[in-house]
Amino acid sequence: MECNDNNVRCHQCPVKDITSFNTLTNDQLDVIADSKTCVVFKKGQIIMHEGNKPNGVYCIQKGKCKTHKLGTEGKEQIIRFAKTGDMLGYRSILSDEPLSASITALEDTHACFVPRQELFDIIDMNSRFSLELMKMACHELGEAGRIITNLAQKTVRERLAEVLLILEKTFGITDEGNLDVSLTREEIANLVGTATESTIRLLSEFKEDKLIILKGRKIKLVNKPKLAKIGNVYD
Amino acid sequence: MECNDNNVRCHQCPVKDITSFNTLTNDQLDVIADSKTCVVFKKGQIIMHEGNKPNGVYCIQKGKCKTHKLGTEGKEQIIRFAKTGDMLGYRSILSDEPLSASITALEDTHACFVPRQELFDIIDMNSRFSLELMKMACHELGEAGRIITNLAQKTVRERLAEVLLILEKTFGITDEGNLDVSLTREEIANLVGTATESTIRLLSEFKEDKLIILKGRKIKLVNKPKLAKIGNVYD
DNA sequence: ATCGTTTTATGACTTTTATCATTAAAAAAA
DNA sequence: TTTTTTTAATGATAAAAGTCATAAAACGAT
Repeated sequence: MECNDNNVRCHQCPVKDITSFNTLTNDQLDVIADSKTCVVFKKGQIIMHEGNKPNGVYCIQKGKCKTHKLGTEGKEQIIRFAKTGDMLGYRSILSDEPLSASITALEDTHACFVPRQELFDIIDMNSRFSLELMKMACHELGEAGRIITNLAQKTVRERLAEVLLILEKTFGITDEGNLDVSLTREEIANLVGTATESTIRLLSEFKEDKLIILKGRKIKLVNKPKLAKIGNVYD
Repeated sequence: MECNDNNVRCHQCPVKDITSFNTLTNDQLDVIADSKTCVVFKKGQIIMHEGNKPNGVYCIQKGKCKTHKLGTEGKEQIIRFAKTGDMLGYRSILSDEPLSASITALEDTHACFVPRQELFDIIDMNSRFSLELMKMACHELGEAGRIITNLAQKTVRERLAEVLLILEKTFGITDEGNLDVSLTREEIANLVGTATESTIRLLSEFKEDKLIILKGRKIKLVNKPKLAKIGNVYD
């Protein structure tokens, strides 16, 4: 869905400074500003679809998304999250491969679409920008290695405890102290890599043990050191 | 261990064409050739150590390596493999983070060390090279997503079947038709993400079902369509 | 080739996790 | 708000996978 934020030029964009675009010259920013399209995705809307070839990337102005992949029997696996300042679809664009996963808005999300060509034009001109993109991809690659090791070696209980801490780290907390992201139990299960019922049971246990407070989808972490211990998280 | 292959200039290197270095000009190749050091790692030798900050990357001339990460209780998780033409340690160099995993030679491996600075110098000069690096990282990121989904959703049996097919795809087969890589059952288990005993049991089952032939560490896949079916591999 | 060490194989048993079924509660839509 | 739909909770049971123990085989160094 188009939106009328297009009059905001990129060099005025409050998000610019926390993205790779902060390495661009004014001229380069103008190239992006002239070619970008600002759009809004409603909560639940699919932004990019696994298997498709995107024509560019989205830069998130405000919002939260999940990147998820279909596994066997059509079950969804959540691979990672994206939030304000993150770039969507760059993996597919830069590797010249179809999208390896879909991206869905977890809440209403404002984003700027930057076409493929302009992105490559900047890469060609600005090695600092290229380096930032590499840094981003390589950082995520390291994260992926950690996730792989955890999935292979940790129990469901350990992984759930860790996921709760990661959610707080990624999205922060609301005024009331709850995780600032609303996920169903099924989504949490699809992130942890387990059955929904197992997630529900373990969350109830954590609640029983006074590690967390549950109010519907609102989750508050009240004993993070203990959660870290359960999840074997040392960092 | 140093070796005397240093007189081979990079532009004559037979491996060059299958690496990202194939985008370099002659001048740029000379920069690398002048700064590189050729080394040999013995089978079992650790090439890079998780947590360290490498001073450059290795380009594999000939050999096979595993990239592995320590999990909880000190158990090793094999994240990926590297072979002739692959670059080692680039993730850490490009993200400016410590090594997220160790790299160990699976057989005697010849490699050229390329210092960090020269690598960045080339990135600064040659956007095609930068793009190749991004492509490499982003491709691996897609692979990682697939691995994550498999670990989260497939059974050990499915994953083992898939791993056998991946090993053949990655390393090919010998004259006798065996997988051209020698791994212990424990290493296979550390790749699949399961206990060694489970791997041994399932391999015995696959052998019983005439899907594979086992002779010590030699493994021959004799019914790949069936293995693909068991592993839910469609590609 | 031989010896010592590591790896492989297999059985018995336990623990973890998934699945199925049902009810209660919470969200979303009318 | 009320209704409808979706999500969450929980018990019972089954299946998958891990652990421990022991014996046989393979591997590597001398």
